[in-house]
Amino acid sequence: MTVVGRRERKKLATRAALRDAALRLALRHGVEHVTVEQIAAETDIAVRTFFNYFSSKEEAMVAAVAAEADALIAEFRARPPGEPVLAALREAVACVMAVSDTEALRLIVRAPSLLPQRLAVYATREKALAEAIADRLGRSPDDLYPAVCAATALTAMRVVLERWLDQPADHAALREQTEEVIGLLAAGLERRLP
Amino acid sequence: MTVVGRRERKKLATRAALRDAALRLALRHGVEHVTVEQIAAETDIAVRTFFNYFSSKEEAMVAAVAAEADALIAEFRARPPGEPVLAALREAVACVMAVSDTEALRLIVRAPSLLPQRLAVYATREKALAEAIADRLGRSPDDLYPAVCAATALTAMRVVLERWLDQPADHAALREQTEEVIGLLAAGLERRLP
DNA sequence: ATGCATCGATGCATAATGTGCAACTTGGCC
DNA sequence: GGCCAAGTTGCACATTATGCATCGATGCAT
Repeated sequence: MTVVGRRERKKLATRAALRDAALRLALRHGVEHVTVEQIAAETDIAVRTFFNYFSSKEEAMVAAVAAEADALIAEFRARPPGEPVLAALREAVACVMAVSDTEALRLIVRAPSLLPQRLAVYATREKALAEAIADRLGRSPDDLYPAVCAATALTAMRVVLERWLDQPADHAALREQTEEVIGLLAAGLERRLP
Repeated sequence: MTVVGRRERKKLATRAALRDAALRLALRHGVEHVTVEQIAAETDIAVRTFFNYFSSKEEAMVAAVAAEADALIAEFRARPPGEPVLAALREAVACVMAVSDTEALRLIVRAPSLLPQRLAVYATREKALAEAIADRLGRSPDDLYPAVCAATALTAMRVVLERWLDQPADHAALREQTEEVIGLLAAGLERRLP
């Protein structure tokens, strides 16, 4: 797990620095007005090198979201094996969001130009989550159930997150709404209690 | 509903011609190797005019799925009012997919570079579907339930579609898998029958 | 430590993407 | 016909993105 050599540590650091610089500039000037040249200059890195780390400005900006998604999956895998899938997901979400930078997240989620890349991030993590779910259930990752479960649960939590970010930050409310939606998925959309 | 003047008819025609040309060239040379210049030339339209219709090459290529998504929502709204939401969605999907161009769809879905834009299309249609669901249920479009229902159902059908496109085209199988997934959402992910 | 092999950083060239702007053309309407 | 609105086009320009060659830093075996 630990990074071994100086080389890899530097790479990680450079990547993080570029991501942070991108977010910092976006917060200051607005997502639309940040250029790769600015990000590279802020990090004191050649523009060409930026593109060795990220294939676009958008990818750098949603890297924070990608990291959170990875953390979510790691948390999910760390949950006790006996726990039901949706309960484990609920707890993993709560755990990750507790340490999330709401300001940056709101910036990313609200920027229309970042929507495609952000959704692409979720979609790629969807596969990893499906595998984790399959592992937990002792099923094949090629089964339909883990794939649908992963995709719909991630989507449901995305919807909750987007709505929550439109309100003043209140982590108790987020927890509550997450539980509500997970409950909805667990019990079935047909019996619409809420 | 009908297009009134020659102006609007021409605009519609130009848009369709650009979209078709983009897909035709993508089928012939591969998505990655098509340029806006080629698409414009194929349609005998100035490059600048292309950007009056689509903000990117990717947007033109996924315009076909955007049209299908619009058709899906129209079908959903046309279903009998008494029908349950998920049943109406299932039927709407079957109806739209029956007339779908599988070859083009497979091309679009399999192209990694089109993933972000394609997902963005689904996300924008998600809102429209949520409104349609809210209308059907006599609820507010701001409620959580219609939003989650629209988002998760669309996502589930995306997963089914993506998996189905990896197999030889068999519309009976698509119908079957759609029913299975809709049933899963309706009954709840917790009781995992399949 | 020293030399070597590998990997990353960088500059350069170049293709391609997008957008603002102004001139020109066409369609709709009286 | 003739006017006004809307669409098309060319041009200039900033930006994005990638291939390629080179240089320097790192890691490793001896």
